[in-house]
Amino acid sequence: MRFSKAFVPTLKEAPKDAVTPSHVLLLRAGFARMVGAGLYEMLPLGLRVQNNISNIVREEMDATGAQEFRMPALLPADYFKESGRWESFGPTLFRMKDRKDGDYHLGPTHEEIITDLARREISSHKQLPLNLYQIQTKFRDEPRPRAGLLRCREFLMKDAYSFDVSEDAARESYATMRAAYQRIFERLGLDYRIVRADSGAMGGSTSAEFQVLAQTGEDRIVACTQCDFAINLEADETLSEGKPCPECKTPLEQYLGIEGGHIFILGTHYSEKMGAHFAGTDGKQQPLVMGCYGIGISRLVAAAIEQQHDDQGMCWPPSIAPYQVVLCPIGKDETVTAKAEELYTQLREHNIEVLLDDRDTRPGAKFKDADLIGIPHRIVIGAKSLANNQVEYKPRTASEATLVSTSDAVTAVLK
RNA sequence: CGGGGUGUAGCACAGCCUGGUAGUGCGCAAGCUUUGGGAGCUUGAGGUCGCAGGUUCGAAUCCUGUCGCCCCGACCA
Repeated sequence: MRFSKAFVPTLKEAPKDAVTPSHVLLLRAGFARMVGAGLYEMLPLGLRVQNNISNIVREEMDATGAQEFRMPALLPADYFKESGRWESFGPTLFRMKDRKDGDYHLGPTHEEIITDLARREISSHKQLPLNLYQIQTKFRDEPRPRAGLLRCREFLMKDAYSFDVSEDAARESYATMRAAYQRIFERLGLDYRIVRADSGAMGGSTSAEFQVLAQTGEDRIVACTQCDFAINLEADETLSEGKPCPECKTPLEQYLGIEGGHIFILGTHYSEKMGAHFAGTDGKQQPLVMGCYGIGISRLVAAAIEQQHDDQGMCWPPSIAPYQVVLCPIGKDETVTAKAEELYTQLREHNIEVLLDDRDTRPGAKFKDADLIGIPHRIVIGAKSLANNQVEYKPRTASEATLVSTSDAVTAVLK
């Protein structure tokens, strides 16, 4: 992509309403704009990151045998009325009427809808286990949307639902999802902890949160530095920083986290309430045993920024960066322009996503924007070094650039 | 939903107390000069001062109401 043609409206000053680092940077770097409280436009760079996250999630879900599908976001009220959540969800549910005065709502989560699908379509143990997932916009009329993309009223979520013949089988499905989530969060390049949590209103028996560690996290968690133990302090208020780990006695450390994912075994809560049964090997009807697994995709865009930024801007992990490399030709020297175009072509031939800063602007502005946007690799092409057949290479998080020969520029990025 | 803020150009703000022609910086456009960490000068475009009432000869400014947005708290599968 040529920067001169890209819609990347960067700002020197942050709009005053933005306070949280990710919110400020999303606006300043031209990744997102606000439409209303908890409602954002994802501009091209923001959407590229969000799509990168979605794709990693999709690949790892598919690898477990889960299948992508899609439920409507606009839903008749019948299903939530049947489960009781039409009442219990309260004002958080976006409600509306259709032209025939029927009750409808926008989907905040889809347990009821998929349980209805399951009771219609699953009749035998031979169809199990089954795991279906979707990546879809969810709607919740939060009492207080806040911090940009961290808590929105409309947000992108991956939600998966598993169906099994028994509690034991459900635990296996849960373990599979847990392992898949670990691969997902590893690939996203985020520092995270798997945390025991209060299973809350879902009524589940087993659950874990995937917490992205960040200074601005809303959740207080303590974790062991030696073993895997970690817990949300919401779930156990007797623990705190410095107390011995319940499993290995090492002093616990406290972190702040942003909930990026949550996995549950639901059991037969919804299947019993809604009559989702199947015939077991003995021919007798029994309720499906369910699990559900969420990842807040749009929230992870913000969480990644919260965790990985500095005073100059974003610092994207390469796996989700909007572009891998930014090329900054300096000055109008023809050899510089020609070399920049050559590298631009070369990098793209290696399937590397490149942003060529071909704008007619001073070097300082290019560097500031490159840092702000957080592209992992920067190559500066200047007349002086080019005379020695060299360009400057600098990873976003490095303090100094190094000179590399023009022929090594592509490999510097690749490694 | 309680508490606290805040709405004036795309962004950040001043003006309001003490009513009298709508201001500044950044950004944007054009021109000249510049060119390695957000350049300088000149000229220019851009506003129903959140909205609705009221007071007044006259309201961004005073009064009443209302809406939006932000922060803290409560809430948050």
